[in-house]
Amino acid sequence: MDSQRDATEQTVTSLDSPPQALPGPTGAAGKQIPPAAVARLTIYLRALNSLLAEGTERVSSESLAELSGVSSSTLRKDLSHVGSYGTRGVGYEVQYLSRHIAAALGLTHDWKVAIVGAGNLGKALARYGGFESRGFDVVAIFDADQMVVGNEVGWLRVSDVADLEAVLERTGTNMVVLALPAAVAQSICDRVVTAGVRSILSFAPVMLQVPDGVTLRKVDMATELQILAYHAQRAQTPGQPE
Amino acid sequence: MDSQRDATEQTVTSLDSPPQALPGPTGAAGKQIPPAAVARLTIYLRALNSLLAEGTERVSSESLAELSGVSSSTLRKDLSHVGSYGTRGVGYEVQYLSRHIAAALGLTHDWKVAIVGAGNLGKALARYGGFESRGFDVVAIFDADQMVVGNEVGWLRVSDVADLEAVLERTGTNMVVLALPAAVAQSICDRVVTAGVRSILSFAPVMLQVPDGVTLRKVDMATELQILAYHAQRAQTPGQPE
DNA sequence: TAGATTGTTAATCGATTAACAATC
DNA sequence: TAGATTGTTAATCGATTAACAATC
Repeated sequence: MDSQRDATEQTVTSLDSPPQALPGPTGAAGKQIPPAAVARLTIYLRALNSLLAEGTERVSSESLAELSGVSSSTLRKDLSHVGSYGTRGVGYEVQYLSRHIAAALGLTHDWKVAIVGAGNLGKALARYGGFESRGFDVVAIFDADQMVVGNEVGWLRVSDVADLEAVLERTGTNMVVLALPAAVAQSICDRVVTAGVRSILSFAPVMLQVPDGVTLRKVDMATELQILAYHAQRAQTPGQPE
Repeated sequence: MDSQRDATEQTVTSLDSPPQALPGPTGAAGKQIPPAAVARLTIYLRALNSLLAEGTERVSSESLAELSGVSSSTLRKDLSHVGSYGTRGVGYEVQYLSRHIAAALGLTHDWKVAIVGAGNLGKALARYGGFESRGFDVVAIFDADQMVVGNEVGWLRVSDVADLEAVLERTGTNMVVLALPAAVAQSICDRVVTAGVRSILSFAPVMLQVPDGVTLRKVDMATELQILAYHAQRAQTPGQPE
């Protein structure tokens, strides 16, 4: 139907690279899922959950693919990495498939998320409803500004970033979202890593360095707009002569 | 050094798909740049700009690659899509290269951005400093809530989304950022497209449909966290038996 | 000339698509 | 049995990497 592309995010992770040995003993269980497929599985999961919400019990690869904006070929291939949970000639049971995808993605236990930076973006993220409903608990929010420390944000009070390590420890945080200026991002990132957090999502517009074993993802608004600009410009100038 | 991956964002664009004819007459000018390369070019551009800020005049592919977190091979290959702006045996002149990348990305003229949704996220985006400095002017922000319409956000006043078409027209908006709930995203998106905007960045957690010729990019916080969860879980369970 | 570094080619690797045999 | 749809295989396509000839 229309071309669907993955692009954009940088993930620095040493977890993909070494196949980690272990010659996958049973079925699709211990297997590596290709990064592109992981990203799409989250989309299928969302589509399945809205089907579930409206009471749909079964779905074919064809319709789930359409809801997700991919080809049915891609969808079936992606699902094959998770396992074999459909019925030929029939389709997939929505709830059953949803559960297995969630399990494959590691969404069965709850994740505790701390946000560093209580500026506009940090506050927006802390209050964002989409997290709790998907098994992500925001358990802390930090800022360096003493005028902001102690303020209420959603259900939380802003902690002093000076107490970062202690609060991460006490709350059992296992994921951190960095919503802070480029200038301080690397040093805070280092402290977060040293404190034992191995999953970091950064909104800071800089390349951060993390050691092996730490997964870092990056979201950058300016980058997104620049990519849009490239496409818009191409559309306007279909082929300018030098 | 470490594995660098592109993943994550969905771009629905029909602009990639048809090579658009025009057998590229001169050099690399009218050529298609592969999506993965476009995303990285924005990173190089940022690195070049910080080099420029600290007064560095020349840089080799090796060091620029390191700053950007890619291999020098990838970097040179990416630059080759833009043109040939280095000197063998010497390297690249920072300012010169920066300008050419900016031109290739279509960042030479200013883009006018409107934000739809003046909730936490919309406000955070409107006040985000990274835009102006990169040639993106935020010219309008909208909301449907009459309690919010007329409020001040940064330099702007919140417009009524009822006046969407008129304001987009008057401000000359050519990019829209959707920062609104899933439920209303598609209908607002349709209005934006009908108003003639062809570049849309959506933060709404739904698959949006856009016609051919419109470029849509999507950023999704919950998806990002789910991808982190997948990696974290893998790290914990190096190969669980069934 | 000797050393350095680009731009490009060819080889590898991974992701997408099409097609179809298996099977409900 | 006939129709439908999965799961998988093989073919295509695109992206990354390594290597090196061109050249400053």
